[in-house]
Amino acid sequence: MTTAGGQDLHTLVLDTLGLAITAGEYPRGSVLRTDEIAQRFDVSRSVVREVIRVMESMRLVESRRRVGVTVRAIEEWNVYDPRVIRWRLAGADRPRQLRSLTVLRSAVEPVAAGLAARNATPEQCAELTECALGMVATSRGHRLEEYLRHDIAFHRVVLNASGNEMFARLGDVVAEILTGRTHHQVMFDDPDPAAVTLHVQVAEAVREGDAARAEAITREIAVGALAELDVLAPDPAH
Amino acid sequence: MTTAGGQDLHTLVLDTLGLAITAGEYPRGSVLRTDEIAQRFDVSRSVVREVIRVMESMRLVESRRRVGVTVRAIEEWNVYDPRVIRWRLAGADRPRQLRSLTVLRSAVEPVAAGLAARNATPEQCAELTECALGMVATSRGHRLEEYLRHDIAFHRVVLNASGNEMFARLGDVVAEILTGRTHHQVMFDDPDPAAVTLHVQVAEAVREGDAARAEAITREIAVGALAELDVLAPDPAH
DNA sequence: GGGAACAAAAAGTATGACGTTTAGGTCTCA
DNA sequence: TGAGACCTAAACGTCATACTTTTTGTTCCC
Repeated sequence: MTTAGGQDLHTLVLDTLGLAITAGEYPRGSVLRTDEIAQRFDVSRSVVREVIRVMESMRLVESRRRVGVTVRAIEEWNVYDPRVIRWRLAGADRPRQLRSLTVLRSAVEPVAAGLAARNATPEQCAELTECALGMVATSRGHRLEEYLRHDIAFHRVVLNASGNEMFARLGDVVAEILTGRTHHQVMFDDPDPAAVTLHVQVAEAVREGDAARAEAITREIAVGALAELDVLAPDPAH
Repeated sequence: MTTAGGQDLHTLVLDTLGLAITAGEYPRGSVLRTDEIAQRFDVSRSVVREVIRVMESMRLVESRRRVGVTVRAIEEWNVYDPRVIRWRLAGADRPRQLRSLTVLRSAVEPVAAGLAARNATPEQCAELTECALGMVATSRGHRLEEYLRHDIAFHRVVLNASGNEMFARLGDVVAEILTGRTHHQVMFDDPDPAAVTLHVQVAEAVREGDAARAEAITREIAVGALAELDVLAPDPAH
């Protein structure tokens, strides 16, 4: 059993159990007992109870008297919880999760870019241009890690500049996706030059306040990301 | 002080504190002490600790030794947590929250409708048509409550039929928004006939597998929702 | 066979003790 | 005077234990 490291006992137990549950190690309806968990991890019931309460708030499990802690159906999980996302991306569910999130991205980012074109501050425009230039500068010569950093920063700025807090909070999700793409997939060569150009153009459109163009070009980026995913991890539904 | 009702002590304390914090009653950086809370609610420290842990997992607060439990900046909150959404919709933050969520809807639902046209099962198509017909049937004669029920069901089916779990999980959010619109705004008259027609057309497009049309029409619905919001609660940023 | 009383199981709550971290004051020494 | 080492106390973190409450399954009686 892989045991996630943690600063304190609470985090340790939570990460281990969360990882196991999201990985499907305990199928829906499985029953855990607090005493058992306490024994297994050699921690007090207090710690276990707090962990259970948190997992309950993520809707991963449901605690009922006289029956124990039962694992909920996946449809009930709070799939937007950053921890749940992280666990699923780290486990067997990774491909499925990556697809869901990329589709979400493809819906959100174009709209966010359009809003950014309307709402971005001069500072944000400058930052965006800087990110785009950084991407250009590192797009050749196998500097994938540096490129990734600029890519993440770029999308984060767009989401923040949209002025919508729900969009802004997806910055971490996008970062996860991009990181995953760079690290978990075969990427011997440099990033797609067309994609780099599109990013530069989005920065332009935002700077010029051209919402329609910013949205349209971002939609192209999204389409590219989806296509890439289809090549590397075909949708099982088709 | 308004104190939310709860099945057990944990829920009671959590709801009360969560509501207070999201309402801005404790500004960023405020410090709570577990002992104080225990006294104030007359509950044991165990209960308070579990509540704190859950609020910590929502990133509403941060607990540090020798300091206490400090309220985080709003930018750090897990704004996708259903409880956080509910609290904010119930409190002073309502207008702002409603706008964020509606914008999110406007980004997500069109894409979801497009996917639904591709992935919906015959049962889901039937259900969708039924909802649309229900909306038509209750669109006149001040039957707002019935209309609302069908409206919610309609959007839920679309989100589910998209086959994307991230979209599906937004069903509750949409339900909240629609309910809020019906209950918290002046609605003497019947719903907009044009909107009703659009819903019928979306059902059609999905049934026929016409993804582009389903997406386009849903986008129209979204535009309408945003416009409505602009009239009733103008964006303070402009 | 059905329903009511009962017993046990497991979570929920309360309490007290101790460990651990750390902000913040104090003291020393250059 | 000021900078750094040291100490103290405050608040959370963890543990152990006892007790309460709810719920389920069983048994017993009609």
